[in-house]
Amino acid sequence: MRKGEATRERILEVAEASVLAKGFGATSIEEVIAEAGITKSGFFYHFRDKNELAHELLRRYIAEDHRILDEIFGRAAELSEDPLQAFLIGLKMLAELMGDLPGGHPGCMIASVCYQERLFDRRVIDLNREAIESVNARIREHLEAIMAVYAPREPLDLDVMAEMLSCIIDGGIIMAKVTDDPNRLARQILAYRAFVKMQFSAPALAAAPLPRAAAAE
Amino acid sequence: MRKGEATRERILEVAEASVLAKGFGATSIEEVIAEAGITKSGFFYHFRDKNELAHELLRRYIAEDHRILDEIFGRAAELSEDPLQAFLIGLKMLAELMGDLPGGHPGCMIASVCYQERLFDRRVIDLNREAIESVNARIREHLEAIMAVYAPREPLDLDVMAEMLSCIIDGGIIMAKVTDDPNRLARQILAYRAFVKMQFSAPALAAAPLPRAAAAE
DNA sequence: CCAAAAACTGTACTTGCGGTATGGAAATGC
DNA sequence: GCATTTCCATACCGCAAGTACAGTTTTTGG
Repeated sequence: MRKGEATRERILEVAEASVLAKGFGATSIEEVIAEAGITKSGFFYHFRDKNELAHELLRRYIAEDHRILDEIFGRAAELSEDPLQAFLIGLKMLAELMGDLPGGHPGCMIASVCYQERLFDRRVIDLNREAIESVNARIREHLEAIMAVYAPREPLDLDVMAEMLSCIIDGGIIMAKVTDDPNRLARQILAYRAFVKMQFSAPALAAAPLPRAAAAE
Repeated sequence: MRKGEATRERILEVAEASVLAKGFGATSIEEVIAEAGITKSGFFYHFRDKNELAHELLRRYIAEDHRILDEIFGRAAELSEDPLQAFLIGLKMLAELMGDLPGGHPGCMIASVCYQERLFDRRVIDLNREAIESVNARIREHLEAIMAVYAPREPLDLDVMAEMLSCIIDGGIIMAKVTDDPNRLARQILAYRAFVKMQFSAPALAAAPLPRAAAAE
């Protein structure tokens, strides 16, 4: 029960690296078990088939993703009570985290699944959609909090602005991987940060920050 | 010579669809030839091995990509002599094009290759890097032309800003595919457009457009 | 301490893929 | 019209992936 959990985790770790580097279809069980130090039957004890491996791989990745976002924006919220400042601080920490990953970001499992959708059953692709929507919703909450305090320079669709961060991250990961330059991901996140900052920096014509939140304090 | 070119094209078309839907590793030659209506020897006449197929697939995709960019921004340049307006027009046309694709964008081959890099030889991954850099360079040229006329609201790294479009497109494709909503890609491009527009719209404090280009006319 | 369940291993089998060898038909140049 | 190039068919091989199943060791609750 205890040891089983450990080997299961090892399998998932090895499989994740392989999937992100070669794709799910080209990830052979043979290779995974060799690297994990077990036999083929050991693998099939933990996972009914390859599809279940995919599902668990994705579940695991999403959970870790949410954990990281929680931690970063949680800490950012501690550092500033202003929602805009907190969000900007969070983005900066996120950029640093992504840029400092040894060897660069290994890849986004959501993107990997997306580019091999025909390999998976509906459960997996549904999970993938839910995952990306929940991340978007989470970012949207931050933007809503900002909007409650700051007026945007231009009319702003919060959904689009929230999705944009996901797009920047997924696109930035690709950019960083292809050019073998982890810093490109980090600076793309900072570019998004600059966009947010510019949107909510008080314009000369309609300078009106802190309408109700400041009034409440 | 004539017919060979046609079947070769058919093979590439079928293979491209399969690669973008299932990944390269899971794309079997057997399946490709079945759908293309030829036999295995027919395939191996046109391509030495699977790796050569990958290379041609990527080459083809990149060429088409550049053709589309040329056409769009070429037409945009005809519609306005102002580099900023032309770029904004081009982005709008690009967004429309992407949103109107029947069934949505099938996927970016560059991203697909990126997420299966260990499957390909150096020629393919080098080609991939060159492709993304050349697109970035092309966008950068537009931004440089804009910078020759307009002053940015905030200090601006042209490389980052150029890369951002690539990231938005690749990320937007993923977003659109996962959520099965082609419009999301289009509106992300429009969001990037809004960012560019905001960056170069004359701020109240330092309103100084058209330094030399306007003076020349 | 000891049953029982959990956590594996060994082996054998089926299937299908990537790739090859060889031969033949069809188009093309001259 | 004929040789040459282009193009594709049949048949086959080696190999590994995925699966099934029976057996064995390890862990653990009571």
